[in-house]
Formats: sequence, C-alpha cells, structure tokens
Amino acid sequence: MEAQIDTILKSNHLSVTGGRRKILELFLSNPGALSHSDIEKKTEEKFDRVTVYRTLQAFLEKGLIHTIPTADNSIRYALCKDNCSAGHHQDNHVHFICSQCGSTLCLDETTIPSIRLPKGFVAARVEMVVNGVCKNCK
Amino acid sequence: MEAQIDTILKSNHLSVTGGRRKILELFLSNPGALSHSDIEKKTEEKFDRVTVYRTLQAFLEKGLIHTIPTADNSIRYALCKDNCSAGHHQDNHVHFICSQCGSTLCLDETTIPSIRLPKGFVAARVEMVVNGVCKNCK
DNA sequence: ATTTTTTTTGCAACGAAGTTGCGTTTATGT
DNA sequence: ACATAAACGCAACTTCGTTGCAAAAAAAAT
Repeated sequence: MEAQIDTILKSNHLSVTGGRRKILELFLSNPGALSHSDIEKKTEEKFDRVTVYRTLQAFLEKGLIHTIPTADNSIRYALCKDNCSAGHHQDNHVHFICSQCGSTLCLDETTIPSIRLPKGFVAARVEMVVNGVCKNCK
Repeated sequence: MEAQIDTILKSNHLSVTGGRRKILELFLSNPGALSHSDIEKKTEEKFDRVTVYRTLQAFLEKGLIHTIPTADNSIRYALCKDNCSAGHHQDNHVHFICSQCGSTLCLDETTIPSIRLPKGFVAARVEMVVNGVCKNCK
C-alpha cells in the first residue's frame, strides 16, 4: 500500500510528501468522492488548509482526480480507476450522490449514453450526475 | 414586457418589487443561465447583495428558476420555458456550458436519456451537463 | 383613499471558503 | 552530501453566503 502510493505519486510527477501520501491514501481507501472539508476532517486538521487546497489542485492538474458537478455549491473530488493507472483523463461514467448518507460514488460500470446535440454544438466532455438513495441506505 | 413580468411574479405568489422586476427581466432577456455575480454586475450593484440572494432563493422556491450543476464552484440559475408558464418544476433537459464564451444554456429540446443503475440504487433526479463549444462560438 | 398588516429591503456583522505572498522547511537529482 | 527546486505553514486578504433587526415598501383590509 505504502509503496503503491509512492509509485502513483512519482509516476504522476508529484513529489512524495507526507500530506500528499495521506490525501492520496484517503482517496484510495474511500469508495466515493471527497470534498475539501471531508479531507480536513479525516486528516484531523493535521495539514494546513492551504496545503490541502494546493494538493487537490496538483492532483487535478496531473489528472489524478477530477471534480464532480453538483447542484449545491460543494466541489467534490474523485479518484477514478482509469486515472489512477493511466495518465489520461477519461471518466465517462455516471456519478451518484446519495441524499441519505451524502456520499458521492462513481458508478464505473454505468456509462453515459451518447446524446444528440442541436446543430452547431460540439461536446468536449459530458457529465451525468444522479441524485437519489444508494444501495446501503435503501 | 412590463406587464408580462408583473403577471409572472403575481402568478407565482411573489410581491412585485423593483428588484424582483429587474432580476426577472434579466432572466427573460438572457438566453442562458446567470450566476449571482452576473446579476450583481448587470444590475450595476443597484441592489444589495443580500436582496439578490433572497430574490434568487424566492424564485427557486416558487419554481421560477432552477440551479445548474457545475464542476467549478459557481451556482448558475436558469429560467426555463416550462417553469415560466406552468408552476411545476420539470427540467429533465440537458445543460450546455460553453468553454469559449462561458455561457450556460438550457438545451430544452435535448432530453436526458434514461439509464440503468446498478441494483439497489434509486434515482430521484438526474442531471446532465455538457461542456464544449456552442453554436455561436464555433 | 387611508390605515393596518405583511412582506421586502438595506445595513451591519458574522462565518465559511478560497487565494496569494513570503520565508522556512523538506524533497529531489547529481 | 550538496545545490536546486518544490512544498509547507503562516498571515493576511478577498469573495461568497447567511442572519438579525430596524426602516421602507407592497399588499390587504377597512
């Protein structure tokens, strides 16, 4: 596990530091997406707020994580299978937000159906977010 | 136009005030979605920030506008055809965010396809957001 | 049309969220 | 082990959003 984390960081051209190790570990051990405040809580405020912000930004830039659009104002970050291994950013799967437990999940097996846009529109990325009740909360 | 605005407000059980008239007018004359800061700019800060927040909240509650999920941190509000006329909230259409001009549009004719969720998951609301280049910017 | 009641507004104060600059510390490559 | 480069923590600051309250405006009632 330890070794795996360092390998992921290095292969993404990220320096290996305590904060990044810990935050990446959180993503790996968590089934769903994490918000900034989730991370602060789970690390017991061991790291400065700014460090967490900058770490997330670094992970984003390297394509390790991606953001999930939400209707409320919270940015959620998720580490998806594709991104961990390969460097390319390909996450055309559906995201699920549970209104009960609040967790955000990547439904890796549920792919986004292709849609027909009006004439003149060109799609670069399509996001699909489902709100509802998850498996565990039903 | 003036009369139309007042009618919409009244039929949604909203008091007719200067601020609400102006903000509703903005939504009607704008093709896409507006953020809070968009509104502040376009009204030239004529109204207090708090008033704008409360107006948007009131419009939301009455179903006049709805929010559009975005991956960045900005809440965008849009007034859609269905909501203006009828009171019921029905927006199962796709939203489009142009990476060029930044405008957010409701693709009213493009409906969200139904998907098959994994066992145990129950959907309450589905959102679909397309990022790309819009008709005008191509 | 005037008064009463209800709603909305602006102000001030506050709290949360996110950013920037800078000196210090830590990691990396040779 | 050392020089270089990157990341960290701190402080200060901006932006965003909320709440309470008194004044003003709109709606309802007389």
